[in-house]
Amino acid sequence: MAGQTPLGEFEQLVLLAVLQIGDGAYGVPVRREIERRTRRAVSRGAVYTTLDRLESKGLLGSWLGEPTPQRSGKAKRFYRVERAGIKALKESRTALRSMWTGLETVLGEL
Amino acid sequence: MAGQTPLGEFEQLVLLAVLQIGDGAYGVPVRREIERRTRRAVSRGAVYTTLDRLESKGLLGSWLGEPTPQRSGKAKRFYRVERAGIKALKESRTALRSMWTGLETVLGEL
DNA sequence: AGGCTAATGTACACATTGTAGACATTCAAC
DNA sequence: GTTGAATGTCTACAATGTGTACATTAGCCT
Repeated sequence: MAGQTPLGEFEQLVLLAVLQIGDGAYGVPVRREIERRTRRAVSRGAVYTTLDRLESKGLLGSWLGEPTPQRSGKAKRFYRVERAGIKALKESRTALRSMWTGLETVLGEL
Repeated sequence: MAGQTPLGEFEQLVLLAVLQIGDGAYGVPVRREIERRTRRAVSRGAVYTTLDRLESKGLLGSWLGEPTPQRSGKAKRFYRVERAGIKALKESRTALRSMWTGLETVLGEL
């Protein structure tokens, strides 16, 4: 019915973080962005693994940064969200929105 | 940082469906509500399994319906969302919202 | 009666996601 | 040249997502 498999919860956060960062989105800042905005602890492994998986699914694209990076052993791998990624994000948001419709008020009372 | 483990994507949909339905929320209508609002196919198993897990986590409470159900071999099991469930839902929404902040317009252009 | 179907659940099995921790590499600072 | 910071990769395991098959009882046909 919808586009392939729906995005997982954390996958959404990672895609959104990459969008928020824009140019220069790579592992470290992605992690920081998620922790900063959601106030929740995120391990490095979780971020890298998810970035990888999203790329395999074609929702993210990546490329290596400078061949001679200043402060790291590994060259940074930068990411950007692909069309399919945007689409998936929108679908997730739409689905969640329709489910929430009308509940905001009810929840206030509980 | 946040309350325990975050809600999975489908878990959110199920909790929201139970809220939307209010009284009389049990497997079948929960499934219908999700399919109707999200336009996505959902198997019965997915729904029941998730309802179970959410109950184990204390996010949902349940009880059996009439001992002499009209059109079914099994008595219906009704559900309601517990406080913890509401809390978890709100946290998920808050997290997603902060991640989305400012992106709506950007996405329009892509 | 005997059998078929619908409405519900339950029980499993398995694929996909979520997450943490250990290990590796290189530069900069001491 | 030892140590620490910045980055990634690899790997293992827990939690979530999903589908399929099986079970139960009422009502309907014939």
